Amino acid sequence: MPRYPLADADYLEKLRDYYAENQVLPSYAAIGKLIGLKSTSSVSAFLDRLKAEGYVETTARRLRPSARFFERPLMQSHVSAGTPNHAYDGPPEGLAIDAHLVRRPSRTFLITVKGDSMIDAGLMPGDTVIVEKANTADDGAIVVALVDDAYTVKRLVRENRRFVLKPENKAYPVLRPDSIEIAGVVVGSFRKYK
Amino acid sequence: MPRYPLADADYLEKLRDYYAENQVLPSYAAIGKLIGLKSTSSVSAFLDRLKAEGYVETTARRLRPSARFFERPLMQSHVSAGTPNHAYDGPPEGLAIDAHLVRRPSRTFLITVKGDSMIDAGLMPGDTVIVEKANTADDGAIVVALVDDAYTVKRLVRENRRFVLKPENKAYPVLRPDSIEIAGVVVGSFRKYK
DNA sequence: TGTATTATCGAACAAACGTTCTGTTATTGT
DNA sequence: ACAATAACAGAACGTTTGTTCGATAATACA
Repeated sequence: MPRYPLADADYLEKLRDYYAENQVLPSYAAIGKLIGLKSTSSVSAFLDRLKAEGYVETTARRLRPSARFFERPLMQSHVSAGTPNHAYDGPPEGLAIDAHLVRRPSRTFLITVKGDSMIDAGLMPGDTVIVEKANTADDGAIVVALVDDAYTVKRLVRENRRFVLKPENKAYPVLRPDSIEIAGVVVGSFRKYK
Repeated sequence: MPRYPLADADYLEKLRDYYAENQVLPSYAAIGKLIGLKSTSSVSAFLDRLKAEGYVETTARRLRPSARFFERPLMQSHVSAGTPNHAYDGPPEGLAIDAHLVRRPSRTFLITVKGDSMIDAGLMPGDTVIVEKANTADDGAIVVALVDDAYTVKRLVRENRRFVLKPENKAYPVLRPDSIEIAGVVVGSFRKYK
């Protein structure tokens, strides 16, 4: 009876699903069970192929996903959707949004945006902003600063020889405190509807 | 000479950073080296404490991060920051971004926003929108619809007896196609700076 | 101060790990 | 149809894994 082995691409998909669900890659034996190979040597050969193509790698004797492992078809709006199925057979379960937005967990915290002072920068009331702790920031960066004993999200802008905190809403005045204490730099934001 | 062992919280931060960088948790021996414990039995004890608090777990003999591992401290802006060092106020509320934004991974996909037609709703060009597949949507929901063979993000609005697609930007016209094919409902969005 | 408690080390251990080799079965090319 | 190639199974292997136990050092408590 002829067997029609799944292609490596299918194996890879199963691995991705597993990782999305468990945040860990299985052992060679478990990979074999997962994708239908009975010998760890076959798994080893398969993983060698994946390594060669840059999907996984071995660091310090541990198998880990590398960059290409997380590549996923991302749809673009205003792009032809002629191919009927591209929309729906996209990425496997589990979207690594967190990993995308958070680089250094230990230096990262979140702040909920209050008010509409940054609305022209696309930050609406209730949005959550991802902040990396820092004492300094570049000109033009959106920062979290300590003003009057409260955290506030504003754009840091150089004005002549000093820095000021500029709201992104013409209805609000530019803040020119004597000194600016920066709590962190905004590296991302997210919003949940409903 | 007295030693002041780092608290488990600090160990945990190091583990989180390691995971963010490597997408893998280290072996017990490597964890020891990472956080400064010389014996794997100490590491085992430390991990037992983390397991008890729900940060990690062991499935199929493999250590894996669990839900709390991905929680980030959440603060509120415009809230007094009088207490100089919130490190000691106990951890602030934690929020796991992925779990917060994605409820049903298998029905969820992402679309990059092109253009500024939804800018008054706080969706800027380049933002990524989180979409839950659906064929129908409520009046007022932001949806992804198929118009002229292309995906577009617009607000679904009832107009008399029919539905129309309304941009959130006065410079754009309301779309009134004969029939509207909805691909999904926008349940969230995120943005990465720089 | 003395006594419990906790954290850590060091060492021993069985189980599991991934690698490698050899032989077999499918698949491909001519 | 036959030979060459690729994929896989199976077994043997040295290494590393995480667990466990007893001993020691640090801390907390009375």
